[in-house]
Amino acid sequence: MKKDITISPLRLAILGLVAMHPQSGYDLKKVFETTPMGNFSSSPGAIYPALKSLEKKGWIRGEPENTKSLRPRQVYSLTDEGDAILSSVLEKPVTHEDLIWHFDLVMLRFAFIDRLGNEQALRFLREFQNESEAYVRHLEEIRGQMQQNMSPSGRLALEHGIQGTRGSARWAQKAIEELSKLEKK
Amino acid sequence: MKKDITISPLRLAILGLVAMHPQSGYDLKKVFETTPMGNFSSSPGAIYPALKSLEKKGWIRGEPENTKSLRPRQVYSLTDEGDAILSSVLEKPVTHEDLIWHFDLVMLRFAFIDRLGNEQALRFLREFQNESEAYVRHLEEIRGQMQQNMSPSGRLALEHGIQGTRGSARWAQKAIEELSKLEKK
DNA sequence: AATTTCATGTAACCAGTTACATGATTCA
DNA sequence: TGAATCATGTAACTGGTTACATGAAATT
Repeated sequence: MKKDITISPLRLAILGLVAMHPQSGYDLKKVFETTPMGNFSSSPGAIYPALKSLEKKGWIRGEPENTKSLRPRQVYSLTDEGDAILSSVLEKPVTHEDLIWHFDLVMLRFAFIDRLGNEQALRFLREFQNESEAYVRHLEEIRGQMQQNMSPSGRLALEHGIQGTRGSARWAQKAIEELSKLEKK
Repeated sequence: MKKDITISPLRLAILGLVAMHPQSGYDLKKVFETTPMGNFSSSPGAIYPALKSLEKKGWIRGEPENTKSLRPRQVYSLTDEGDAILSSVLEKPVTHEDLIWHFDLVMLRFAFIDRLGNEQALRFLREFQNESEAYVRHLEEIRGQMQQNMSPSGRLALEHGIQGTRGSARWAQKAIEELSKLEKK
């Protein structure tokens, strides 16, 4: 029985980024500072300890680039074990709970998914679309029940959630079409 | 000079909910379990310590409902100080940083904003719309720059962010129209 | 009589924040 | 030569998680 791996957004981001190409903590920091990936922290106080702990787990390995320097730049790359872990995280089905409680983690998983190939990306998107549509229905039900005892802005905030989730479902549909087209070529 | 108050989503949710009407920790727990507000935690291990700490700060006050019981139900209500704090949090301008780093907190602020009146709600929505549109432009710029060195799914994930933010801006526009209509009546 | 729900709480743990520290290298 | 940037790290703190504990009241 495979152990269920839980991982924080920051750690998954690090894992995914070093999987694309080996890089240092500082490189990662820059990525977080300059791209939308930065939603998953940035501060050295988070990145360096995370690198240490991932290394301790044996998922990444850091090697000094310039041995003569006092504090040489550590370049981290994925180990075989890290590769397996990353794949198993990306392969996990997209559940209702993921969508509600860890949406950012879900999108992050998708951002790295193409290393598993197109079929996996499509599988992910289909699950994502299904769960999003189910969640929209659930939110609409709540809206129906609570309409009365909600303040105007409370109702509008709920409306934002409904429309946002609906948008996500539509995005998934479009993405599926796009990836299917690529497949055929 | 007014001190800049930072508050966690859970604490703001608690403050806003007891502001609507006094209630116990257990009542709050149920709200978190049964409404979309539940995004901001739920576990007793978070709620009860948060209540204690808010009480210690003097923002809420708990009073036992049934003094004869061994562990009487504590009903919390907002103090005058808590009322002032809540208002000052809701009055804060919607900044670019808020939008990027604390989006959930921003929506939560909006959900409770009508206690400040319609003009404040409209002010909030205008700021929200402006910042959202600016962020869309920023993301589009990034998309333009990175198009090449991004994987298909990475690009699609970015696309999700752009479309989601665009959706938020549109939502704000609609909400402004709706609240303006209410105003006139 | 047994189970569920009401109701509050604690303890160990984890991950991230802010702020600070260190020192090398590159650039103006 | 002074400033900015490269590069890595630590310490104190905060706030949340899971899991557990307690016991009354209501329901089946």
